[in-house]
Amino acid sequence: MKVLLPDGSDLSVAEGASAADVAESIGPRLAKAAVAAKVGGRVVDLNTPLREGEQVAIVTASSPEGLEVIRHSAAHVLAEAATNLYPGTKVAIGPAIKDGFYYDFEFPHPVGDDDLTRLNEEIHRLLGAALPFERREVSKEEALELFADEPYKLELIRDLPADAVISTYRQGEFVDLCRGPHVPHTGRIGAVGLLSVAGAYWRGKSDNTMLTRIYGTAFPSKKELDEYLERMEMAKQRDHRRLGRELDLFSFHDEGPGFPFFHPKGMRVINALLEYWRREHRAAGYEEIRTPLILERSLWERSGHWDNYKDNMYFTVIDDVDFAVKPMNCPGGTLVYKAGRHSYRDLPLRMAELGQVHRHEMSGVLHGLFRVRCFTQDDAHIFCLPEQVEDEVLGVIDLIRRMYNTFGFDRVHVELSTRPEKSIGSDEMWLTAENALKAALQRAELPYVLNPGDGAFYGPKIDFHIEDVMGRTWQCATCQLDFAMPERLDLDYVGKDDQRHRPVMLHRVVLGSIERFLGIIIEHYGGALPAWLAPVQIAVVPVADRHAPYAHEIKEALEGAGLRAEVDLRSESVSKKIRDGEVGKVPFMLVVGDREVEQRSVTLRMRGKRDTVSYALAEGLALLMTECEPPAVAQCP
RNA sequence: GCCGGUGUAGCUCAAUGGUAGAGCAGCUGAUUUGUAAUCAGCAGGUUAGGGGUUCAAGUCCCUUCACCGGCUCCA
Repeated sequence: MKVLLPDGSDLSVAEGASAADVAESIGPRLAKAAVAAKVGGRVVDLNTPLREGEQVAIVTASSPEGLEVIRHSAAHVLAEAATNLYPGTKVAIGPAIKDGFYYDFEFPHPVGDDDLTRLNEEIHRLLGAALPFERREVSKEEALELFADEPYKLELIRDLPADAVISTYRQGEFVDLCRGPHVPHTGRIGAVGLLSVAGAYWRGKSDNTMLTRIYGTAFPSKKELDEYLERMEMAKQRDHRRLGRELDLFSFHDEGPGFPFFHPKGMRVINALLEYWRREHRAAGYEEIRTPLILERSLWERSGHWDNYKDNMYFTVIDDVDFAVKPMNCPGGTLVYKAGRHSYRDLPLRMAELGQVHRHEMSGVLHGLFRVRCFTQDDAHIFCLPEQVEDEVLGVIDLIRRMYNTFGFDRVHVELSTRPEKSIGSDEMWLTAENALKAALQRAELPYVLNPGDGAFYGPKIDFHIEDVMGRTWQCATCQLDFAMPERLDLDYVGKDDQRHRPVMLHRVVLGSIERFLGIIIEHYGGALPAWLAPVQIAVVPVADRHAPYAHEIKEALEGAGLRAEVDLRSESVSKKIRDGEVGKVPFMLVVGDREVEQRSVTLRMRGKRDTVSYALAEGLALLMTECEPPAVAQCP
């Protein structure tokens, strides 16, 4: 019979031949690298019998599909190792994930990091044994009997339809309920490494038992595995918690878990960031407001926060009245709106607020600046007429994209979330709102993913996910339409008809949380912030004490121009000062000695570069001013 | 909140149940240096807090707190 190859040619093979035979006849090297096959677009076991005229492609371990197959197979081997070493272990599920795989177990006793070594050794023994993976298809009854001792598998089987084709895979002594596909034998998996042990709820529900999850990864070769581990080590060096301490930007203390303390250098970065933020917002037609941190309970009851979020709020009692620390800025923002009367002519009204909010996050979720209990939202509320929504959303999208580009976040994933089951407002309102968001996205020529039913109860929203240099994604910006708040807090404007109408309220953040965004850019830049954000932009290094006056003169000239400069007067060698400047990620260093004093020049060294360039003083200062200039702000349309 | 792990000097780490130590950072002095670490000296600790076992606890047990890896959560 004949089968079709990916290049369009056909190949004659024996009746009942498998993809393994196809690989063999193409070449022994391919046969050795093969881990699975793609038949008619589906990835299947290599030994699946082929039918006449089928399209066949060999999947090797280095392809994305192949990687998934070896990782999923590695998960099975981990499960075999675990049941071998710890009899009585119950197995749950073990899928391949983005960077590897995991398997969830219920162990008869606690299993910790030390056990990873033992499990790793057992896995390597099993890989060396080249155990074949054998697929078997069984009925539901048979499956229930086969996994009688495995409560988690039984639960999965019971949820399958009665006539489902249930497959099992056996390698060595271990049989698992599994859809497949798998590699032909454990020798094809390549290199496996276990990474960490963690807890995870059965089926992801916090009411269920907590299982022990073991994370690992697999690569076609030891070399690729080692490279991966090295990348992880590099990422650890970029951890903003480490860099924040090393660069003296911020700290955390036992006296305030989850509450960051910003040091002078950290505040320099934040202030530079906020200056840029304010210029962008002014240019985009926003006014800035500020509202109190603590407001009366009644406001939170009217806004709906009391009922929905009081478990995450902080409270206090003043003169026998309950107050709450704000977890969001919007109720305060609406009070500013209500302080005046508004005509349709005044709208849209764009009110921005760098609002500090407090949320009592659960203790286990805190993580450096990424998840804190006190943070600053770069919030804004836009009050507008229904027919202005589309233009306003487009304006927000433009602002977000412009600001993200500044940080090199040019790969943005956008999600549009629509009406959830539990929601308020009329069908017509939702339809209009969703269409306005879609139209704005279309006009912005932004591709997006639809998340049906994932919107807030009060309105649909657009979320923006940015991707950093390490390929991780972060949800930062969001733009939400709100029908509820204007209603609940009785906002109005006077229309052309001299009647009172409800304005539409739009919530949006661009950076999300200033604290978290700082953490993201610290890791994104590996601590080497662009010059306009660097806490110290220029370090002036006098060669000897006698050059100090000239060094000071330069520093003062730079500071006079609004730059952040320091003179390193320590009695250390030039080399040492340069080293400290490099370690401290200072973008520019000026070494001044006899030559510079005499010629009234500066010798400039740029961060991370060995070569230096000499400039006349005025020329050097002008260059630094340009280099440290904050990003340009686009003009208001 | 849940599972597992870790808490020793500012940081990175040592110390069989038996006298708490090193490097870096800091301070003092010497040195006056030309592009990634000059030398010497000094100081630095209720071993996270509390309780227990023991002749003796940084080390073993209990507990509280914080942190780390995850899970759930993130309006």
